[in-house]
Amino acid sequence: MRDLIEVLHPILNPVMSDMGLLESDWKDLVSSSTDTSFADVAMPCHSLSKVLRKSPLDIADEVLDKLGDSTSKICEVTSVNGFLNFSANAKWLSNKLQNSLADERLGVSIEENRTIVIDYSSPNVAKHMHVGHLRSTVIGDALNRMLTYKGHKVVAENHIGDWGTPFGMLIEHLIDLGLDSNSDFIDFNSFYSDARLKFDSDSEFATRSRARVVRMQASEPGTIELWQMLVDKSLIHFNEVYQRMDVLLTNENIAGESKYEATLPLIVDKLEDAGLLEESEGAKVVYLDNWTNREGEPLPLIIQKADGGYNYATSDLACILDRIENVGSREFLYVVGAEQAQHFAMVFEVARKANLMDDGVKAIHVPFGLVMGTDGKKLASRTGGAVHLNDLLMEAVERADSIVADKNPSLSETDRAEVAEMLGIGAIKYADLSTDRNNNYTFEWEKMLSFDGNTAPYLQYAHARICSIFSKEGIDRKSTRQASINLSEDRELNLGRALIGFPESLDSACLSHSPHKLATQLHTIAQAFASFYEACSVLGSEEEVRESRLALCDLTARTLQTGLGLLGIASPQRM
RNA sequence: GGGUGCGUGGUGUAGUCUGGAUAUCAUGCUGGCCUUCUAAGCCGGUGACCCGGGUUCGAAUCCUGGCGCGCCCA
Repeated sequence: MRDLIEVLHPILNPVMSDMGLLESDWKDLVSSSTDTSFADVAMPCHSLSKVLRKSPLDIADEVLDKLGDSTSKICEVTSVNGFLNFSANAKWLSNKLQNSLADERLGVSIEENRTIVIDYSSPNVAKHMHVGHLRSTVIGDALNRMLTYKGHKVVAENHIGDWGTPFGMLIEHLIDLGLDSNSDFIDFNSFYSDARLKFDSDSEFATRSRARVVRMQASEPGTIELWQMLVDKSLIHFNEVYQRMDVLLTNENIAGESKYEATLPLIVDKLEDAGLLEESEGAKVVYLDNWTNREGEPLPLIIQKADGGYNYATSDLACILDRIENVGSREFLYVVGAEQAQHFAMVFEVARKANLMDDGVKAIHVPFGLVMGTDGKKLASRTGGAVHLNDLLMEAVERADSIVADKNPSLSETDRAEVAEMLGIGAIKYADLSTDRNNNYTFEWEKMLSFDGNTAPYLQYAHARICSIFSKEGIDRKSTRQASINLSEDRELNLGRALIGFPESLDSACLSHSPHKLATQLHTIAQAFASFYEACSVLGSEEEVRESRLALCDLTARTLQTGLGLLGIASPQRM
């Protein structure tokens, strides 16, 4: 209801100053009503009591009196218990919706363009993507879509794990298997763990592996070729998952650790120059105030290990430098689990101290909680291992398929497959995006695929119902865009209010990097629609009402489709 | 031990940044509603702010001290 607040400010201004109040006294008091049954916008007058030395009730009455009929075209105003209550009237709401109806962007404004880097997904080479990558990928992708829609240049970076000591053993293992000439038969199910097992039990293999790391770091062509083979094979796998998952990431977004490898010595130099580096047990580290370890000793951020190898922190710093100097961005979002909070806090602090970024640069860790199993522990497969993302996605689609087959047998095989894809993937994503990302959440098939409740299928169903209204009589959706909307029934007004909240919810979701704020609003809209749909006949109404309601339906469907789309979720026409 | 996040009806959640009225929504349970646009739905009932102190006219929200759970600490 920020639009209503905005139009009320200039109207209230002369009245309040007439009463001897400064803008700072009252402006922030005008806010969305906490209880929508009272009003859309409210102003509690209690705090003004001290300034004016009158009771809140008298103040509210006086303001009401002075407002006179100045708000009559906008809202009804009442004075209750020291609150001024403003309820938007039907005409004002209708006009607002009319504007949205004619707007391709549904009333969503475009912000001044910023270049925003979003770091998300980050799977490891030579391993299957697993459930541990789910949240980062889903949340990061939603933020990507949302911020892009707001007019920003979003640079998505997928920091795959493609470098470091494990690659020595992985390459040697590749050779041992005789797959160094043909990587088609690499099986990521066991590849990494087999290599690890051999490394731990076979000292000859371990020696070879260590030597291989050195050759890799020296960019020996033959070794790099084998390394590239593993990377390429992995990219095929990642892309397959991304495609199934319907996320935006492609090879264009790959920014593996190897990309920053060459600049790591430069980072060491810069930290040295800044006088931050110290020696500890042979390693080069930076000590920071306010961070201590278990024993209460200062906690270092390790930049270069005693053996000359580098840590994550170092490539994170190199990456920051790259973004400032090459990408040209001053806003970074790291969509990474909450367990990394301390790591990022330390890295950002060092980056600031070393002047890699100034205080104006926004480096923001966007943390999220764990995916839990129904046993209350971190989600794992039957054998205790990580659940493969591909398996999870396929199971979602299979389950959706059998539900759709059950509920709507009239759908053709191909239509059903398409719908099942949208429902299954949507269900997984929405379950993740519909609650505050800081919370852990429990992965429950029945719940996320249910048509009851705050779920993707419920929202998709609302969309599909609207589409069927139009297809029933072959009405062109676009034909409604010039219609005039006149709300009168309570449920129409409710739906109207919900729709008006869409741009605001998107903005607030973007600001706090919390997709659930958008999801919550979409659910409110879907609910308001279902209620409207039950009580207000669309096709069966008289000419003018019918036109207005068709327009309302079209706007609702477009808002749901757009909103779900910003969350990375598809909206089927029928289901 | 230190750090960090979380704690709201039986269950899951919104609201906490920026204090405001009778605390949101869903699910569950329960009672109604289909010869009419998809009942995969709608309408009603039921039921909650972890505990103690403080600040305030007013605290789920801010401060402070506990308790419980998760995560992190070469």
